[in-house]
Amino acid sequence: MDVNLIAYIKRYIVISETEIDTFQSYLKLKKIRKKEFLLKEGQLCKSRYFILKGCIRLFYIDSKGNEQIIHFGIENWWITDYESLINNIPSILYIQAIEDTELLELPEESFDNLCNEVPQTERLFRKIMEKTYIAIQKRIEYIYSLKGEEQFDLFVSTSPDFAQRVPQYMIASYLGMSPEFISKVKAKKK
Amino acid sequence: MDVNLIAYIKRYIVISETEIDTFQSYLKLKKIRKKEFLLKEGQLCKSRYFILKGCIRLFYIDSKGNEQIIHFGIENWWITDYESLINNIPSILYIQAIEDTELLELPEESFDNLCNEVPQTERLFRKIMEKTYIAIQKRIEYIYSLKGEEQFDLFVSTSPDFAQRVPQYMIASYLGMSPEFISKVKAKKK
DNA sequence: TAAATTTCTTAATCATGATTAATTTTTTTC
DNA sequence: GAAAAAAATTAATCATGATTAAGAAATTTA
Repeated sequence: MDVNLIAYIKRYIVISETEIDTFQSYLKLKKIRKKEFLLKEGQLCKSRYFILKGCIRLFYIDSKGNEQIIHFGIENWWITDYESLINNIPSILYIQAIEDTELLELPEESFDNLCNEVPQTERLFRKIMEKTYIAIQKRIEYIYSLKGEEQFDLFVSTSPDFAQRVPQYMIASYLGMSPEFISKVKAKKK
Repeated sequence: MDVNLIAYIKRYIVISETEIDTFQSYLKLKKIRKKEFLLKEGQLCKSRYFILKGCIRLFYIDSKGNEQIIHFGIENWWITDYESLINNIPSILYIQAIEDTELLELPEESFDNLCNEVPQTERLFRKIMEKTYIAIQKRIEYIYSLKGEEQFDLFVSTSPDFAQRVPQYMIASYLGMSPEFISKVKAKKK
């Protein structure tokens, strides 16, 4: 298994070498090229994905036909559509590679087996979810407390490397702003 | 243990009567009156709470001194400040009763013991978190896709009973709007 | 039930940031 | 390296909803 994922797992739970092997046995390496999709609207999402390398966006098409980005995924993030995965309903989301991307795919059936064979898996994903929840709640705080310009500044100062990697219009979409507004904000700084 | 909680748990996991007793042994009934606090800014959050009866709000004070409501909690919801609880840092949040409220308190130390004694607890909370995550992600979708009036209409039509129970200015705060705007929207409907 | 407090409403003004449309710059593809 | 496509910029206009301020209504408390 990838060293990234092993290190990642060990930050959350205690796990033996044998159990790591079991974990590994359920993972499938998957490579997708820039602009390819992991999931499209209407499909059933059946896996969780761990990003080894690359960059992903998760978005939906809003009522005006615009792509609205919900969040990005980069190295060492799990990504999936929980609504489709958990409730077994067709997805309303698209999951697409922004760069050529390498992932480890954990199909939900495998996940269930893994949880039975390596029970700490439950704890691992419980803790990951808690951490993810903290992040998304913080995001809601920022949406309501900061004005557009401040949100953009925060994003750039928190993830300067990432702001470089992703087209500006996608950052605009993620932050719920128009690309024109981002341009205006940047122009003001000069 | 309260029948509400037993029914709730059984929706997520398989659990024996003995295990339910163990679960129960870690819970403390707690009653707080309207306007009392479960948590204040600066304190360490050390428990998870299951709401048996009543209504709770979780909010922070923003840079302008306004109370910004992050979310509400009602019957059959778990409520806590994950950031403080998980990272062991002082909270920036307030958790306050909107009505006289009955809760079951699960201190984090008890939670850890419970997870070891009844391992399905991990699964229970993993699943609760996944469900909660789906809800909060949907909320972000609505924030970005719907204009103020539509968000308010959706809130009222999705939880009409709840909209009755909570003062309008709190709903405004939760939706990130001014109370005056809610008044305007309501006036328009007549 | 009267007084006090809290909540809600109305209306005028103002700020933020969307929209539209045209142009420029950058990146990709052949 | 030229053509095509994608991304970013600029500026004018417009809409949404905040802010301010005052007053009315409802609820709570004494």
